[in-house]
Amino acid sequence: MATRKDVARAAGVSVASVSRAVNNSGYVKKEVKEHILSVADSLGYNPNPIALSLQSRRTRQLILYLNEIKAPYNLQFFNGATREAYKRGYSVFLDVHCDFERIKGYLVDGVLFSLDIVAEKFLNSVGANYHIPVVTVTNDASSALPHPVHSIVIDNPKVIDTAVDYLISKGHKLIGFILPKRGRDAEMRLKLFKSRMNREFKKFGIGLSIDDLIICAEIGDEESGNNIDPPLIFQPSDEQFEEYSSFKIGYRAAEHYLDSRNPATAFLCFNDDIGYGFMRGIEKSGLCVPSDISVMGIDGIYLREWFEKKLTTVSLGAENLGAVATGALIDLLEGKKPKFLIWSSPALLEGETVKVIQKEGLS
Amino acid sequence: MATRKDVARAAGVSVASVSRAVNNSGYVKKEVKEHILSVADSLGYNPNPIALSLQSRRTRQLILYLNEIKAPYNLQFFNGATREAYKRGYSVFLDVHCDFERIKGYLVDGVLFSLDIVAEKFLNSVGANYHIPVVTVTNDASSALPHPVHSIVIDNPKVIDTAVDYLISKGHKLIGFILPKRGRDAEMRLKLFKSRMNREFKKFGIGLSIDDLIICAEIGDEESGNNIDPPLIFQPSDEQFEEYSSFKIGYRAAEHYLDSRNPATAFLCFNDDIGYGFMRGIEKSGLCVPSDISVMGIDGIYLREWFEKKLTTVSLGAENLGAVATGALIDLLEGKKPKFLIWSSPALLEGETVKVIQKEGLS
DNA sequence: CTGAAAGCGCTTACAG
DNA sequence: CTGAAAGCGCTTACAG
Repeated sequence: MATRKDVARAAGVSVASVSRAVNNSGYVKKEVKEHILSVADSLGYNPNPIALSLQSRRTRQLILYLNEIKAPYNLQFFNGATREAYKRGYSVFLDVHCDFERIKGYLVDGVLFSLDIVAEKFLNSVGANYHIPVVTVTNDASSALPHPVHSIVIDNPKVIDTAVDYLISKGHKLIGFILPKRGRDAEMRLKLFKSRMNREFKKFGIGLSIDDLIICAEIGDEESGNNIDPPLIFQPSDEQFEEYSSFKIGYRAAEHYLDSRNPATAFLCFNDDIGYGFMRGIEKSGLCVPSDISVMGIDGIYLREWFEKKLTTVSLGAENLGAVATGALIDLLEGKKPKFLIWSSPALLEGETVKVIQKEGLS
Repeated sequence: MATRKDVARAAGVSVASVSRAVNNSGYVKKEVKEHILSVADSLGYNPNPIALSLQSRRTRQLILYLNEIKAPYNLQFFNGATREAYKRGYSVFLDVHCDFERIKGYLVDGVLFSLDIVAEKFLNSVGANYHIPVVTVTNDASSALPHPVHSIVIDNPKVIDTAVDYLISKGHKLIGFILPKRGRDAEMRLKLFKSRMNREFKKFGIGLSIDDLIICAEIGDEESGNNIDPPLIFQPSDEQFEEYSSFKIGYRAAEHYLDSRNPATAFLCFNDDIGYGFMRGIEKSGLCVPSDISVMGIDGIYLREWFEKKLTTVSLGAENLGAVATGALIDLLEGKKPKFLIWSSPALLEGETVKVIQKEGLS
């Protein structure tokens, strides 16, 4: 590889002039510049990006920590992040190992999280003493991260309302909620759901407790006593949980449902993965979605297009969210003030999994 | 950020000693070393990875060029690549934009391709004058890349034989093949399939031409005259092809099938994505897989677990393949001789999409 | 307009 | 065992 020294020698000028010619900066006589450039070209010279980085103290590389890449939502987030980074001359690289200690050796200018539990884990460990700009997406505006970081808040009240509004507009009153057993995010959405449904139950004069319509599931909760909690963040060593996914939680939820007398006519699921898992479990028993039970998700995963039945869902626009988070981080790095704070564009995507109920058909 | 100079000053030693202490190299008196390390620690000192890279002239970063990340096969390949890289202290970052010119500014030691058409495009453009170690996976041992690179060859004859053996063992004789209209890889598999089936047809005494059992499809081939070929490699600007996928090719193939009098009892599909797209299209018409028609894929994508019906397929072990390719590239970078040349471990994965045919039921 | 020099943060022979 | 010096490949004031 030719260096600027080789070019300088071959062109009979100083290295400083080569720099100026190549960077199109400062003064250098037109003819000299052209000569330098042609020499550089004939030598196949490329400025060494590492040296440039050392000089400028930035690499234009970002890291996105993700707990699970096969989750469609995460993949879409990454896709959006990549796209925005590309536009602005950055690269984002993905880390699913979440071995945070390694960041000290990484050539990155900033850190992205798509989930605040991962961000929190980082900030409570390595991030406590290793300071680097961080942007995270959070489900909860009130969640207090250990260090002040720029966060983009998903407007969950609006998400829940959008979903419930839709189900009600289709005649559903007994609406259930399916969520994983653990996770602050899940609890937060559940809380919003319950407070909304309490109001509806009063309005409709329904005497049931909302709690009777909730299904909480977790992988491995079938063998009582043998309740292993899968880690929320996977390490490469977590071999036994390699196939862990929300999908399986949904499947398990269907088993709970079939064992119960849950009177819901429709279920809102914590996310689409759970929704599809639930549908799989339901249909295995011979029941049919939506004729026997309606299902709705949250996220808007791209796999909807691949499955045999499109899930009705509230899209969070994961790709755009990834792009916006990345844009905010780059703004931060470049000294601009990031624009977005609240991510408030849940969009209802109609599918084939919600039945229209006749008003008089309700008990 | 503290630098080694700060540490040297605070510890009252030279920068050289700090280096030796931190790197555990060369001689430095035990007490001095401990003192230096404790000072470094209290200052929160971390060696600057960019400076280290400039010194060592390597970044331990690899790039994987992929034409489409949402394709499950690619995602699995990436996953495996990441895992192997992690083990060996490298990172691999993903580039789906394939804007090869940018590589000159990237901080990478080597390049990975999961597909030789992408590798070829690289080697014919930027890669022609920009020399950097390259490893690619190829479907064709005889494919001559413009520059000698280390390639890992998928044993396609064995893949095709494994699939055909299986279908024949289930009583199928009239076996068709579904492939995209374009692509050297597809043609190569088709050729292998045809030569194998020709032998079988002779053995069975079947007088048909194999060609009558082949379905070639492409997105957009429904409106005759309006035949836009989607690019094989997507650029960020290819907005109209954003949702392009093999899946849709399979769907289109089903439409062709339904319009035809194709006598096949089973189809081997170029890959699983096409297989699932084909099933979707078939089932939409009211036909049923496998009772009306059997379908088999190639790849072994992880989404098999998510779909309502598990596709019978020949797994290529994409994750392991990604790991092996990455291992080979790292070997190359570290001056070791890479081990693997032929990737020859297709594994039959039984699913629910191939029917067992009675021998007497055949025409 | 151009070049010599100092510097980005680190390493590693080379003297001592 | 330790430090001064040169070097990795580049940039950028500072003189001229």
